[in-house]
Amino acid sequence: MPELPEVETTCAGIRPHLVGNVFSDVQVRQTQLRWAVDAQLKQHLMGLKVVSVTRRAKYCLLNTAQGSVILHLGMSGHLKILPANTVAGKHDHVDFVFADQKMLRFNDQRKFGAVLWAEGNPLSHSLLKDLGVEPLTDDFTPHHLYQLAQNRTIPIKTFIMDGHNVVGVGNIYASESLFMANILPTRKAASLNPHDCERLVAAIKHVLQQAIKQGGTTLKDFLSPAGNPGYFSQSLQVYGRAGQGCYRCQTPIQQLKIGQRASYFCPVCQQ
DNA sequence: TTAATCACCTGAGGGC
DNA sequence: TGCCCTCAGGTGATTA
Repeated sequence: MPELPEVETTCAGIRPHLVGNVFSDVQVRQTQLRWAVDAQLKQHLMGLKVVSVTRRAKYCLLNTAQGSVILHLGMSGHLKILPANTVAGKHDHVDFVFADQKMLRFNDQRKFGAVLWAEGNPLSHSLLKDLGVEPLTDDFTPHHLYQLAQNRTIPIKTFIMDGHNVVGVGNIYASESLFMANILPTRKAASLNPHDCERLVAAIKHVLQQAIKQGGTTLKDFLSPAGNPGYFSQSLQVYGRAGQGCYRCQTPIQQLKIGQRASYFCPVCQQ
């Protein structure tokens, strides 16, 4: 579920409720997530004020003066703002309760997500310090992508999904961006010329921006903190459309496993 | 150093 | 109806 647009939507949804608010309680029901939840999490947070809610890659950061809570939604996680003391359901693993009696609830069916505490600057955390550029900043340029792709023999789809190159591009948006840029997902990264990189960078930025505008993509289980689905799924051009006609040329969309991930493309439009 | 594969967990959906 | 199998949006660790 959560790629960059979904995490951005989630951060925007919880930000107004949390900034300026003070942690008054933390309840951890399930410590065994992707990484074990810090047993001292409550002690770290009690009495601290949230000064900002930011995003780095697919991580949502609750920043305080002492450090940050790093939240990752994995494949099935989501965050909800609820009244404190709302009865917990299945897969409701962590509750952050605030002084105004609101609660941020972390729910994750598959437990691939993470709730971590980072002392000091979260960007120095081992998970975040080696990440690539943010795709929606001016740092993500065609020249940057072209330079990174030199001598890389992996498929371009795998390349743009690697967070060390560019962050936030997951399986859905990788397929969509490559379709928009007319580039076959199986092409080796190093085979892209500067003009290809120009189209691909523009496509990634466009697809992500459109998805954020529409509240992300809901395929199965993504809901914003307010409980709303994302509507970008209605704009998908190739993802999940195997066998159906390409919207441009009517050729059946093909599906292929690339890097063990389902990939969708038009064999005529994409070269 | 790079590329490919594995593992983590749960539930939906299809086939029998 | 129930059992079994496959698959799924992420990503760090391990292996070659």
